[in-house]
Amino acid sequence: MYEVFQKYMDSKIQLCQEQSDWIRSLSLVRKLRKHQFLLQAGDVCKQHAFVSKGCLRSYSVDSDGVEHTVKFAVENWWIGDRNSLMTGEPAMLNIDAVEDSEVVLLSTKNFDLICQKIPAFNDMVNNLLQSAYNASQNRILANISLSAIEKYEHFLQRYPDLALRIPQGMIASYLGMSPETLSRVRNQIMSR
Amino acid sequence: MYEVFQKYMDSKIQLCQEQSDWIRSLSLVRKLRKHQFLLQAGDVCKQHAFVSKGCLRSYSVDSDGVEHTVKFAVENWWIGDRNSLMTGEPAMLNIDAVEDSEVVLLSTKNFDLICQKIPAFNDMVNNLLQSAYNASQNRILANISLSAIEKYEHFLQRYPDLALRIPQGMIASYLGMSPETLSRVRNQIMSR
DNA sequence: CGATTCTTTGAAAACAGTCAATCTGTGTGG
DNA sequence: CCACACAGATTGACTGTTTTCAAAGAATCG
Repeated sequence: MYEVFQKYMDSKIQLCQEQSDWIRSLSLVRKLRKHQFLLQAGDVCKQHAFVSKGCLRSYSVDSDGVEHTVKFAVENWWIGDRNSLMTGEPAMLNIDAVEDSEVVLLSTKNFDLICQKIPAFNDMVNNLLQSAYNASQNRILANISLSAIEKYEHFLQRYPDLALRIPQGMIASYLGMSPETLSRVRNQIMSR
Repeated sequence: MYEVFQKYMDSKIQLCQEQSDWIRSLSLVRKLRKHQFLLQAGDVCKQHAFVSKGCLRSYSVDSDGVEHTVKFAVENWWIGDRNSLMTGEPAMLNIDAVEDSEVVLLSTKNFDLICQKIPAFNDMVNNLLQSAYNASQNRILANISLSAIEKYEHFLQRYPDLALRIPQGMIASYLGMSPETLSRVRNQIMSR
């Protein structure tokens, strides 16, 4: 399933054969079973993961054992604990597979190396970061300004595909509400 | 007050005199009175602003006329509507001065030019973006997992300085609660 | 000082969370 | 292939938190 990553790269930047091969040689493809961890809180996150198939999520677990979903990543998304990646400190997030999945892994070292050697790759990464930051700001705005029902509608609008493949409980934890509240919100939307 | 910006740059990257002078020649210093707009929703955001003195905020106004604060920026922070900057579309955010302030402005065009000509500057910008993104993720986590009182304590811990200089109502709108709730939360914290 | 804006406080209403029970669908092992 | 167990989703009753509205009390600015 490396082809998915290949295709993704080709759609974003122009690479000569040599560069493509080089990146491929630094990459690692890994299959993940549903529920399998890619990263556990406490460990240091040492790789960037590109999702070529399936769906992963990152989340933290609070002192009451409740999970709070920070992010979902389906095909063609990147995921990792950027805090841990950047600082080298233990991750506070868990990352696991929502479905049977497949990822392309690049170690921090190799990732940075590629950024350094291939400016186009570096630009791509920074564009991604830019977009991710914008999306993040939008999510914050939604979080501080919308009611439960509006949050869910906003989510549906933004990620109609995710709503279909991700268990409701996880969506609730992403939106910052209890599973029961989300259930009632959906009910409310249906009956009108 | 350009010196503040100069000092900031010197602390982050190494520039030769020529480069420093060049950047200065592309910069614009502007004073802002309290409440004065730097950007109004509907206009296109065409400049990056570095705060050399005072405090600005970005916020959106919802259909009920309620303000929701996306970000505060005090000395040595950057602010702008990145969405509008990137796409060239009209801004959805307002940016105005919380106190009498002073900013160093760089037009998108010049900013991009500097990024292009001075790799160190580009790296600095990307590091900033990285940090901003991380902070943003942390804020989201706080938003979806904490109660009103915990959110305020979290804010105090993170930005003890801001709590002192920014009106409570604005902090409430940043935290996603009503001014009344914040007032009661503070009361609760005092009395223990 | 007087006017305006910001903050506090109180009471009632709306909203979301919790707990417990039931329902649904899925997958497993007999 | 069925029966059962299990996890996820729904529902109801209740509790607790947050919002809303209104009024009074500070603080700030001209």
